[in-house]
Amino acid sequence: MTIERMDVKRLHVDTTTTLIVMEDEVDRLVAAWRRERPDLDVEPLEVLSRVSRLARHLDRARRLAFAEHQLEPWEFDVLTALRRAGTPYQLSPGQLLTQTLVTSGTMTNRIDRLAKKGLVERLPDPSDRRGVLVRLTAEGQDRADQALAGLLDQERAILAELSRAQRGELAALLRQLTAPFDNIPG
Amino acid sequence: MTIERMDVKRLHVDTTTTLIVMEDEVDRLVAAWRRERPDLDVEPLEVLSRVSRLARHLDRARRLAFAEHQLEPWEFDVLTALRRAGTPYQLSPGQLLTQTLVTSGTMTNRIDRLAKKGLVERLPDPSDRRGVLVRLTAEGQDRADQALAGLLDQERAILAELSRAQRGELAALLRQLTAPFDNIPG
DNA sequence: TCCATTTAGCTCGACATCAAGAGACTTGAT
DNA sequence: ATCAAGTCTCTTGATGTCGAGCTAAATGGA
Repeated sequence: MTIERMDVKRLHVDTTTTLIVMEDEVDRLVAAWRRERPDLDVEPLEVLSRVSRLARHLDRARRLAFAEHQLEPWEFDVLTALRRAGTPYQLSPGQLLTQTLVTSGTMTNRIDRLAKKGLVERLPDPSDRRGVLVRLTAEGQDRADQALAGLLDQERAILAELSRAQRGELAALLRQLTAPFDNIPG
Repeated sequence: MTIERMDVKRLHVDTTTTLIVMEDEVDRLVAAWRRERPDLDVEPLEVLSRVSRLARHLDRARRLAFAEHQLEPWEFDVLTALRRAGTPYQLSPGQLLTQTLVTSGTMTNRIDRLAKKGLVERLPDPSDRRGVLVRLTAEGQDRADQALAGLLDQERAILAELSRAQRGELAALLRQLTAPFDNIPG
């Protein structure tokens, strides 16, 4: 089989250099739009559709990685938020809301289920009798630490496609796009 | 207010050049992990957490853009899949499944609701009496076209942070990461 | 001190999704 | 012709999320 029979894309860098790269679904998506809507400039899709699709693939991959540690992605999110908080590994439900971007009803449900599994425990907040503190148990911390290590291994494998320099470049470009969202609260 | 008081990050490119860039949430996330787990190499998060977070921001932004055309994101997905198919803008529910990556129960529900809104119609498949064809109505096509134009405007604004060359670079780097998922079916 | 306002976390009903499986029809082998 | 296996769509039941509203407690001004 020659490379001609694969899904490839030829990038004409200059008159003598042609880079042959693998096509992806977004190349096909963009090609379809250019055929159906030649009047529109669909260039933005080249970047942002790839971001969305890659995120979907990552979600699936992460779900698999976490499954090896009997954790759902949402469980990982909550446990690691507590883990990152540092000793004594406790946050209020309200702080967990803002970190995980879910609503309060959802967080109550999540804490209930994590407490039932013995990964977190609810404590009364000594300084505010309305309040509750959610604390990571020893087992919760172990599970979070193990799942994080597994996740990083998997992500390293995905990123092996790129050189160290390319990863740095990619991170910097993405930071330019995310910074406005993160700093000017949307 | 000086730049010192903002959330910034200093990248020491060489001994005489220091690039000052805006920090984002991932910088803070990575810093927290390095503090709590100095034993781990968390470099992969610099790229992949940014991808996931940016995708989340994009989802929210898209939801807003579509709302101006009274469309939900899922409605846009289905309508544009039909729109990209070209004349006569019809696909089977099965084809729609594979394009939108939802289950058949979900797709039945979506087609029901779109049909009730008059944006698509169900037709019997003339070549297979088990089958159904879903066809875009004239109004469905208009709404899809308008929503796409709105989406592209919004995405262009987000990408204005980058130069044309940077956008090309970013697209190429992302393609390298997505191609394995898209070509070696996961 | 009193009372209105704000804040914290929880409850509950509505809703979209998924997974499993049923029913209708087609395909291909004998 | 017949029948088993495969395909296509829809139905059903369980689950997780959201969002509105509730109660209890803290806050702050008159």
